[in-house]
Amino acid sequence: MSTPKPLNLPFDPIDRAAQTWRARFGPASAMAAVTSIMRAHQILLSQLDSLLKPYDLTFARYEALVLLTFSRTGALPLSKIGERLMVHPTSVTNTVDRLERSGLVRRLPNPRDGRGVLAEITDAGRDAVRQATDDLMAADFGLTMYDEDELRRMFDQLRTLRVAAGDFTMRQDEEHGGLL
Amino acid sequence: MSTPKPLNLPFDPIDRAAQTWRARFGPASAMAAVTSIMRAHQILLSQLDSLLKPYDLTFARYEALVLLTFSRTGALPLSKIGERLMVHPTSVTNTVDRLERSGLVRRLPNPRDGRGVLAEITDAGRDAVRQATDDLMAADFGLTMYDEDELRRMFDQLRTLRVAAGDFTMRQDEEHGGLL
DNA sequence: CCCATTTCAGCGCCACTGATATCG
DNA sequence: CCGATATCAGTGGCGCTGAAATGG
Repeated sequence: MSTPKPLNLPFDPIDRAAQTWRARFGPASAMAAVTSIMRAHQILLSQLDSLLKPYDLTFARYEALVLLTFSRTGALPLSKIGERLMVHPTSVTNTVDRLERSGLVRRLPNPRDGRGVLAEITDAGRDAVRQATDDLMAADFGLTMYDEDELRRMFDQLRTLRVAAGDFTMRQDEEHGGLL
Repeated sequence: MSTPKPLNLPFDPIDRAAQTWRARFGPASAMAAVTSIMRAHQILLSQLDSLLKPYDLTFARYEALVLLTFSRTGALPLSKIGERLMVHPTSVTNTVDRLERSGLVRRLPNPRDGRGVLAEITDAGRDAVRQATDDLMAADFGLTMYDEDELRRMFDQLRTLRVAAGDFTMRQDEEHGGLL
């Protein structure tokens, strides 16, 4: 199953709501856009999670594992993981708990900070990432219906939102897609 | 607080991940787009929920209430609510439970189907929708950084995904934004 | 009899709050 | 002593599954 349910309505429920909204409250484009993002999120998460289920991974856990493979030593402080993945400290603890239970990660004391803990990816973890990544790329992360240009535009467009939300401050050389 | 936390990183974490990804696995645009949608969802949901909190509403509950105000009689079968909002039957029950506890909705037996239940919006519910809608529109649903054209493009772009996921089948007159 | 509608119990996931132990 | 790191307990939201009651 790729999506939760192919509802197959004879009309677009968001478009219909937007039309009523417009007649009732006025401009509906923001409401339609927000609702679309919500639905897109749900569709994609559902597809990705079902692709990842065989590896006992969720998308959040997969992201954490990938981040670890990207580090030189295969280990990172939990605080760093939280910063990069933009998730709450308690959520990091929970994610690492789950990965550790699955044997994909192990906890180590941080040699450079007695308070800290490192999450280190295991061999099993590297295998899981490799296979899961193959599957995800084969499915184009659920975005097969878009070409490169459209994906880039989507990224650029949403970056405006992320900047406005204060996620980060734009540097000069990132202003038009960076290396993307 | 409009967003969970203004992290204010000196770099774009998604763009950075995409660069590493590209060097390691190849094309990263799908991964970057998916991650951006995930983050956009999180940002928007957080903003909307904090706008709605004063009314004891979440975005999901707000959507259900709005749907009821859009119906002629202010009442709809739970099954219809689930269909329009694209949510699971048990989630509808839960949403209506919560709205009923807050006095914004009441349950009625469906006169035209002994199995069915109607959710009917109360006067308090109509007040809550009115005020919450004012607040949401004043905040442009968290999308103040986009103009009308950009919002429309976003909607159109994401509709491609929703169609591909089988949410609905496109009609001729909806192919270029309908009444949006 | 099968099917639709709704509810309930239960589970997993995620976000968050508040409190705590530990260490810099 | 203050602040950072991580954990733990607990809450709420949401999305499901499986089972059941009721009625078309």
